[in-house]
Amino acid sequence: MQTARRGAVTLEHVAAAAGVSRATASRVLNGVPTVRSASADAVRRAVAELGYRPNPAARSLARGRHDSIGLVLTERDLAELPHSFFAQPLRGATAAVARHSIQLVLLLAGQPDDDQALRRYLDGSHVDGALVILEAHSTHLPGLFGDTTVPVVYLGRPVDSDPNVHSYVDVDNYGGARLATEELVAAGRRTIGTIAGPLDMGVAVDRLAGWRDVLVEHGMPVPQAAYADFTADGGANAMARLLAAEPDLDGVFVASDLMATGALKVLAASGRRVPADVSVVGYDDSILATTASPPLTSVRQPLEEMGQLMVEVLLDRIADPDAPPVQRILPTQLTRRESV
Amino acid sequence: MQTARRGAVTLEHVAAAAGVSRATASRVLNGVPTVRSASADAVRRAVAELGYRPNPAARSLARGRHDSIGLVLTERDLAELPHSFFAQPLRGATAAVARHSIQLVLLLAGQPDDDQALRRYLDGSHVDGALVILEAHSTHLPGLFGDTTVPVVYLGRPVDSDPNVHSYVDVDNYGGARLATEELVAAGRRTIGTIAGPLDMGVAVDRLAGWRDVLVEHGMPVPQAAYADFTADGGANAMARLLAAEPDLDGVFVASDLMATGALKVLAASGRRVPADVSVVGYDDSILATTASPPLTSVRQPLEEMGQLMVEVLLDRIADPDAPPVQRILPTQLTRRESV
DNA sequence: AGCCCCGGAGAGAGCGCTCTCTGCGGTGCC
DNA sequence: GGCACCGCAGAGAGCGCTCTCTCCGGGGCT
Repeated sequence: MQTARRGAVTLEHVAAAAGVSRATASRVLNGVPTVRSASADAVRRAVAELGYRPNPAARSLARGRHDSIGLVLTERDLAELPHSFFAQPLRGATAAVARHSIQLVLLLAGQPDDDQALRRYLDGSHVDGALVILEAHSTHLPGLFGDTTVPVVYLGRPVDSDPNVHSYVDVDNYGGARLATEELVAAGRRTIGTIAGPLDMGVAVDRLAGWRDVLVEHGMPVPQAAYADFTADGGANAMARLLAAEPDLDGVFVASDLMATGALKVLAASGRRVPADVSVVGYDDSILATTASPPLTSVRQPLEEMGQLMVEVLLDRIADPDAPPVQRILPTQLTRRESV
Repeated sequence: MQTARRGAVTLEHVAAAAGVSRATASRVLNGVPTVRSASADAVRRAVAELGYRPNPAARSLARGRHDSIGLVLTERDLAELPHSFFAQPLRGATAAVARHSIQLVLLLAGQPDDDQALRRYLDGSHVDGALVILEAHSTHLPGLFGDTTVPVVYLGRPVDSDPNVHSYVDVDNYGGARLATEELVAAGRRTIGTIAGPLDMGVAVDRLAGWRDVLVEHGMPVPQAAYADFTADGGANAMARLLAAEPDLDGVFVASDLMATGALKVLAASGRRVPADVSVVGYDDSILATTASPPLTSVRQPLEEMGQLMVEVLLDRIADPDAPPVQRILPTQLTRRESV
C-alpha cells in the first residue's frame, strides 16, 4: 500500500491517545450519547491535540452515504448565469446546504454524450442526490434522470411532469400572472393585453393562462397575446404588434421585466403615458423593475427560498427514498410601484 | 452493517461473472496492460451486463486520491457572478476538469467563521487540491490557506504573494497597460492620461504602472492619474476631473471598458470627438467595447485560457506536491477598433 | 538438461471508518 | 439472594476497492 500523503492521523491514533477504543472515539465524534463524559472529554482533547480530521472517504464507504449532493446545470446556464434567474436560488441552496454541512458538487450537463457521463456519475454513488436546474434548453434532463439510483429534485416543473415520478420546486407562475392581471383590472383597465414568453417554456404557458383566466372570469375581452423571447428587443416588437392590433389597449401584463423595459420604450415612442394611458405590470421584480421609468409594478418570486426548499426536499427524499415524490409550488406576491 | 441502498454490484460480482479474480478485474478497469485480452474482454462484458459502477469512496480510500478539486469563491463572487470577470475562467476550468474526469466541488467562503469550516474541509482530505478565486474582497483567503495539506492555485496574484509559497495564474496587467499606452503613443498622442482603478486592487496598480512606465520611457509628460471604482459613473467622474486638470489631453487609457463607457459620455458632452480629438483605449475587450460609440480599442485578456491553465497547474502540483510553486502570467493582446 | 526471465493472474493485506454484537459492573426489584 | 436491566465500552466484521507479493507455466538461453 502506498503511503497516503495526507495527515495520517487516524481515529486509531485518537483512540490510543485518549485511552479508549476506536469504537468509543467514533461514538464521541458522532455524538452518540452513551459515552461517559470523562471519556468523551479525553477523546475531544486528543482530537484537538492531534489535529484529527475524519477521512470522508472511509466514512462514506462505511456508511454508504456521502454528505454531498450534486448540482446539475448546463454549461449554457453557467455562461448565462449573469442573466439567469437561478443565481438567486443557487444562493439559497448554498446557504441551506451549509446549514446541513453538506457539500455541493458542481455537475455540468452539456452535449448529450457528456450527459451519459453525467448519468453514470449520478448512478456511481458519488453523491446522495441531485438538484437539477431546468431551463428552456435543458428539458431533456428529466428524461435522462428518469430512473437514477439517487433522488433528484428539479428547480422548475419538468415538461410532461408526472407527480408520481418527479419531485420539484417551482413558483406559482399561474398565480403570479393572476395577481398581475387582477391588479390591472382593479385599476379600472378594460382592454388588457399580454406579452407572453415562448410557448415551449412552461413558465410562459402558465403565465399566459393566468392572464387569460382572470379576464374570462371578469367577463372581459381577451385580446390576442403577443409573443416574445424574454429579451428587451423582443418585448419592444411584441408591444408594437399589440398596439397595432389593439389601439385602445389600456393595460398590459408583460411576462418579464426585461421584456417590459422594451415595451415601455415602445409605449413612450407611441406617445402613450404610463400609467396615465396604459398600465404595465412586469414579472420578476428584478432590478430592472426599479430602474425602469416609470418603476414597474412587478410580480415577485421567492427565489432564494426556492433554493433552500429544494435542498430540504432533496434531503427528505434522501432520508426516505420510498416516500412519494414531492411537488412544492411557492406563491408569488405583487410589488407595487408606479406603472399601474 | 446496514445494507447499502445502492446498486450493490461490486467488483467482486464482476470478477465472478467474468471468471477472474477481483485483482484482474481491477486491472482491466484501470487499464493495466498485463491482462490477457480474453480475460479483459470477459471483464468488460461483465461490467456492461451487470451495469457495474466503481464505488468512488472505496477507490478514494484505497488509493488516497479523490479525483476532485475544490473551487473556492466567496458568496459575494457568486452573487456578483453576473458582473464578474471570472465567469469566463470558470468555464475554462470546468472544461479542463472534464477533460481529466475530475469533479469540481463548489466551496463557498463567507464570513471568517465559515472560513474555518472551509479550512477544515480542505485539510480533511475531501479534495485533492483547490482553485481559489481572488477578488478585491477575498484577499484574506491566501492567509487562510497558507499551509493547507493540499495544493492550492489562485486565480490572480495574492497580495504579498511569495513565489516560494503561492502558485497562481494571472494575466499580465502591466503588459496590457503598456500595450494600450504604446498604441496611444504610436497614434501620435502627446498628452496621455489614465483612468485607473482603486489602488487597493493589484490589477489597478499594475495597469497604472504600465501606463506610467511607457510614458516615462518615451520621455513624455506623466499627467496626474484619475481614480475610479471600475463603474461607469466612476469613469465619467474621473474623466471630468482629468479634463479639468489637463484640458489639452489627447489620449486616455481607461483601466476597464465599463469605466470607458462613462468616460466616452463625458468626452462627447465636452464636445470632443473620439478619436479625432482624443483617443481612448479600454481594458477587458468586453461586449461593452463593441457596443460603445465609437467601438473601443481594448486590451484583451485570455480569460478562458486562465481557467484551463489553473487546472493544469493544480493537477501538476497534486502530482508533485514537492515541486516549487508555479506562477503563470498570461500575455494580453490589443483588439483594435475605432477609438484610437 | 538446467537455468533465468517474463507475461499473466490469484491471494490477501490493507485504506479509515461505522456499527452490531457482546460483555462488563452496578443498581433496583421481587 | 437471585434476577432483570441499564449505562458504558471493547472486539471485530465489514464497506469496496487497490496494489504488492507471490506463484505458475512456458520460452529462450547456455
